[in-house]
Amino acid sequence: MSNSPNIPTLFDVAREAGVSTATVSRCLNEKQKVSQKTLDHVMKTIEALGYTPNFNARAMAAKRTNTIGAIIPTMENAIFARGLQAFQETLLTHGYTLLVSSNAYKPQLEEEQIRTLVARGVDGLLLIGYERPPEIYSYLERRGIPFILAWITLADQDHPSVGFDNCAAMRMLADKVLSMGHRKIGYISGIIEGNDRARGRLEGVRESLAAHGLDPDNLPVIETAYEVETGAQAFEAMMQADPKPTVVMCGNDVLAAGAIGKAKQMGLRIPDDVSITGFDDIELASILDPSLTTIHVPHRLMGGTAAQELITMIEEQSSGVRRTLDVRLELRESLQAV
Amino acid sequence: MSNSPNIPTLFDVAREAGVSTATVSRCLNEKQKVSQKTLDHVMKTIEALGYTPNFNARAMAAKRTNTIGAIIPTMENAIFARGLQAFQETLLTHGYTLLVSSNAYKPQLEEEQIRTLVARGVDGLLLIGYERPPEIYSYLERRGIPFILAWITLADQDHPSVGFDNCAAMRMLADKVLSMGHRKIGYISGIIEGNDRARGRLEGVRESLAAHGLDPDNLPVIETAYEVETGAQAFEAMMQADPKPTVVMCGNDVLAAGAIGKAKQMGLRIPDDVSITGFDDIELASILDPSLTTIHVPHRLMGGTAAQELITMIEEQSSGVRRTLDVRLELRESLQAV
DNA sequence: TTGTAGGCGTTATCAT
DNA sequence: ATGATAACGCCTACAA
Repeated sequence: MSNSPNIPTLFDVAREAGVSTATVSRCLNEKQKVSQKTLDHVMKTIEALGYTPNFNARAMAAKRTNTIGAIIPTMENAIFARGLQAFQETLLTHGYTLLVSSNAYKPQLEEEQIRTLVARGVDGLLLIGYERPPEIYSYLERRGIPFILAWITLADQDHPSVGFDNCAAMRMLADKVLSMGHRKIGYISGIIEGNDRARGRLEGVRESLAAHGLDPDNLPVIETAYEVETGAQAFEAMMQADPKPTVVMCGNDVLAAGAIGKAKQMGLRIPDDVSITGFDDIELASILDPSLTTIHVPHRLMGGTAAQELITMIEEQSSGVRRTLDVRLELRESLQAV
Repeated sequence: MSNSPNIPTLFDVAREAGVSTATVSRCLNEKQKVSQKTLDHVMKTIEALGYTPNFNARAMAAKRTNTIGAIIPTMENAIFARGLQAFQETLLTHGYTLLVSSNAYKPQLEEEQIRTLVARGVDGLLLIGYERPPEIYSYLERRGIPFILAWITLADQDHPSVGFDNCAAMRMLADKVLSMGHRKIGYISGIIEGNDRARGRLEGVRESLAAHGLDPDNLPVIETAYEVETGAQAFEAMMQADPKPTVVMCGNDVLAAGAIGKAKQMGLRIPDDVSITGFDDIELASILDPSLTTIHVPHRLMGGTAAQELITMIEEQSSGVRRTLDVRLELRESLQAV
C-alpha cells in the first residue's frame, strides 16, 4: 500500500469520466443541468474513485457552507444537550450542518469562539442569552452574519430571539410559593455575571416578594456554579441561617438536585421540613425523590424553533423575529404549603 | 451602513500595511521570521482592520486544520457529554478545535458523518466503539487519517483505542450480584445491533452466570433504547414474569433510573422487593433514591486520554496504542443480598 | 448540454 | 527579512 494517501479530486473524476470539471461539479450541485446519461456515468465514476468533495474548497468557491454555528455554556447541562439536539435535527432536515462550541460558562471566551466560527464561514449563528459586549453585535452585523439568541427573550431589546421570559417564569413560581404561605425563602442562584438568564430568575423572585409586600433585599441569596455539588454546599450553608428558610428556591434543577441530596443527608424531610424548587424541568426533575417542583421549559421546541427561524433569516435574507415560548409551572412533591 | 459586508482579507492587510501578503502571513504563523518592527506594524493594522484569517482558505493552503472530529451516539447521555467535554478541553490546550457530530444511535449514519468530517479536513477522528463496517477502517487508513476508538477495548483487535472491557466490567458486577445470593436475574439491555458496548455488557452477565453453573440462555433479556422511559417500560414488563426476578440489572444508568422510577410507581420497595443495578456511574446514579449500585467508568479520564493519544498520533505520526482503563464496582443502596 | 477559465484567501517555495 | 507567485480544490459566469 502506498504510504502517501492519494485523495481523488474533482479533476480526477473529470479526467476519469472524460468530461470537464464543470460537468462533474454540476452533477453534484445542479443535477437538472446535466443529461441523464452523463449524470449516471459521472456518478458511477465518483463512486468508483471514492470521491468526496473537499469542503473547504467548496466553501471558498461558493462562499457558502451550509453550516450553522452554536455557542453554548456547556454540553453537560441537559437543557442545552436537548435543545441543541433538536436544533441539529431541524437543521439537518434543511440540509445544514451544526458546529458546536462550548465555553464552560466563561462568557469572555465567547468573542473568540464567534470569530472562529465566522472564520469558518458559518452561514448563521445561535447564541445563548442576550448579554454580551455590544462590539459583538456590531461585528456580526457588519459582516452580515444572521444570528439568533435563545433561552431568553427580553421586551427591551430587539435582536431576533426565541426563548422565554426568565424573570416572569420565576416570578410565577415565587408567587405560587408565597401563596402557599411561605415567608422565609432562600434562593440559590447560578453565577449572574454574564448570565442574564440567571439574573432574570433572581429578579423574578424579588419582584414577587415586592408584589407581596415583602422586602426583596431581605432575600438570602447564594450565588454558585450550576453543579450538583455546589448546589448541595449552598443548601447546607443556607440552612445554617436562623430562622431557617421554609423553602429553598434554586436557579435550576441541577442546583435543586444537589439541594435535595444534601437535605436528605442532613436528615431533613422534604417537603415536611423544607420545600425545594428548581427551574428547567430536565428529566431528572421527575426522577428525583421527592419529585421536583419546577418551571417547565420546552427546550426541544426552543431548539427546533430557533433552527427554523435562523434558516428563514438566512434563506429569505429576513431580519428575524422575536418569539416567546410559554413555560408552565410543574407542581410536584418537593413543594408543600407551610 | 453599506449593505454589502466588506470583509478584510490578507491582501487588504498587506496593502494597508505596505507589505506583501507573504509577510502578513508570516506575522500570523511564523513570527520569528519577521523583524520586530514590521511585526508590530502589521499586527496593528490587522487589529485596526478587524481582520480574521479565513479558515477555509488556510485549510486549503496548509492542508491542515488543527481540527479534530468526533462522532458520538448522542449528546443527551451524560457519559458522552462528560467524556467529550474532557476531550475538548485537552484538545484546546494543544491548540486543536473539536468538531462533534452525533447520530442518535443510528450507526448507519456514521459512515457519511465520517466522510463529512474528513471532507472538512479534520486532522484526526474520535469514534465510539469498535464495531463498524471494515470499509470504514480501510477508508480511513487509505486516506491516512489518524483515529482512535473510545469507550471500549477489545483484546482481539488492534486499532488504537482507549476504553475499558465492557464485558469484564459487567461480569464483575454480575459476580457480585450472584455472590449476594440472587438467582433470578432479569437484564435490560440497550439496543445491541451496532453497539458493541451493549453487547459486551450482556455477554458479561452471561459469562458470570455460566461461571456460576447457571444457564445463560435462561436469562430474561429485554432490549430497548437507552432512555428513562423505555427503561421504565422494560422494567414493568420484566416484573410480569413468574417467578419475578429478585434483581434487575440494567445496561446503563439511564435505563436503571427508569426502572427505579417505575418500581416505586408500582409500589415496590428497592432493594427489599427487588434490587436494581446500572452501569456508567453518571452523576444521576448517586442522586437517585435509593442510590444506584453501578459500575464506575472514568469518562473524563477517558476523554482526556483519548485526546492525548490522538494528538500524539497526529504529531508524531505514530500508529497509536491501546489503553485499557480501570473501572470499579460502586456498591450503593439499590442492591441488597437476597 | 458541456467546456473554458477566472477567482475564492491562504500558505509555502523560490528568489532577492 | 521580504516579495512574487504558484498551488490548494472547487464553483460559476461566460462561451460554445
